[in-house]
Amino acid sequence: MTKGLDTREKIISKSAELFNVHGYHGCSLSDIMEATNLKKGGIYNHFRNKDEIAVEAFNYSFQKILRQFRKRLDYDTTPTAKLNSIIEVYAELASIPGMKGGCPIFNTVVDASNTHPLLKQKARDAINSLKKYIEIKIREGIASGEFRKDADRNDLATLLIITMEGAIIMSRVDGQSCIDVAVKSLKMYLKEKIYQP
Amino acid sequence: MTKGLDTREKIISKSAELFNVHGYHGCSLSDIMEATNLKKGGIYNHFRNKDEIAVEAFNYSFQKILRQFRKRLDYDTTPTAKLNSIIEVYAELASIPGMKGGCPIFNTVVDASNTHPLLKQKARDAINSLKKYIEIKIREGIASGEFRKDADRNDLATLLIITMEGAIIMSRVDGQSCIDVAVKSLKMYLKEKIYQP
DNA sequence: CTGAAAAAAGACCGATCGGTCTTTATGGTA
DNA sequence: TACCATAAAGACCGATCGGTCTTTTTTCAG
Repeated sequence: MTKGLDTREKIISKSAELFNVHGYHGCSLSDIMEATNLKKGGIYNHFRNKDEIAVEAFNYSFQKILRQFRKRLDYDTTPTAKLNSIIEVYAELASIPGMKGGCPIFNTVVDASNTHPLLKQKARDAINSLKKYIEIKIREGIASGEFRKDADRNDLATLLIITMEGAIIMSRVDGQSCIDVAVKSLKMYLKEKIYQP
Repeated sequence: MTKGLDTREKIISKSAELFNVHGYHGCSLSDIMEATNLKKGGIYNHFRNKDEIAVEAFNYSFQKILRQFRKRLDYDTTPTAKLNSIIEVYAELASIPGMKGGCPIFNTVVDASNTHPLLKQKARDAINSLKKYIEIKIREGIASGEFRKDADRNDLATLLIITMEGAIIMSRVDGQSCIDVAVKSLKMYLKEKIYQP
């Protein structure tokens, strides 16, 4: 009875990888058919159209990212450790299985924000969720006294996201070193601007 | 006698816009035909195939970006002013005519780095050129005594690029504010880490 | 004004696109 | 074991894709 759901899951996960590497327009149904070892009938038995697959694939990827963050931050006991973990999970994003091609969120922004309103909204929501998630950790650090009272949650969360995302994209053509620069810079920023002296 | 070149130029500039907004795979020859008011014969009289158009369009966009930097930095007399201008030109990139869709360099990385080796190499070269360009300005600042001797050229140039590029992409779904955050953060970084105390 | 070369048009091509529909295979249940 | 719902296959569709080739138009030099 779980057979159908397994197939559906396989289609989503494989498609998520394909979309992340080749983009929405650069990935055809034939590609998905090949990756899943299914024929068209097997795929359209579970989805109405390619758009629906893309949306589900995006949800899947985003949840996977969130899971990565949560998994790591569960082991952290202090806001300081949590912020550090956020940076490190980000730095390793492209290395985790099925995330080849970088961060699906920003990839989707570039790939679909002018051609696919629904995916654009999804990407916007994902970014804002992630930002909120980070902002909460900052708030906790302020509340606990670990972080300065004047730390700007919005600025820091934004800066963290754009720096890491920019680095991840650049790393696609320029290697790991730019990610290291991003990590180093952000950690210094935390030390000098956020952590209580 | 310049007629043919004008047409060629028009095809390139219009295609550059289209590719930057919709991506390589998201922009068809029909789109280019419509944007240029030409039929297929008129276009293929100047180019062998779509790839060739894409490469020329990328070159065109990149030169346009470089021109923006040079134009602005020509008015600056000090390395300090030049670094500031680099940040500001970057911040206004998406607002200049024909640059809708953000920075063509990073867009190309996301759009084509896994499907189009030649464009990937072009994007890599562009990033490294831009980085070298920034590094030279830093070197001049160090030489003139305006910047600290221990300023790391590679780190700063990389950080500037990834921060601004990340912000430009995020601004596509989240508005101008993230660019403001990037600018503010980078200027503070310069003040505290680069400029001679 | 004419003729040749350059430029653009437009008909045409096979392949592939996303998507539909009918048929077959499968797997759990009564 | 027979049945039925679900799942998957695979034939089929019109549209569009990138690209070719022939024809017409435009341009400019002699």
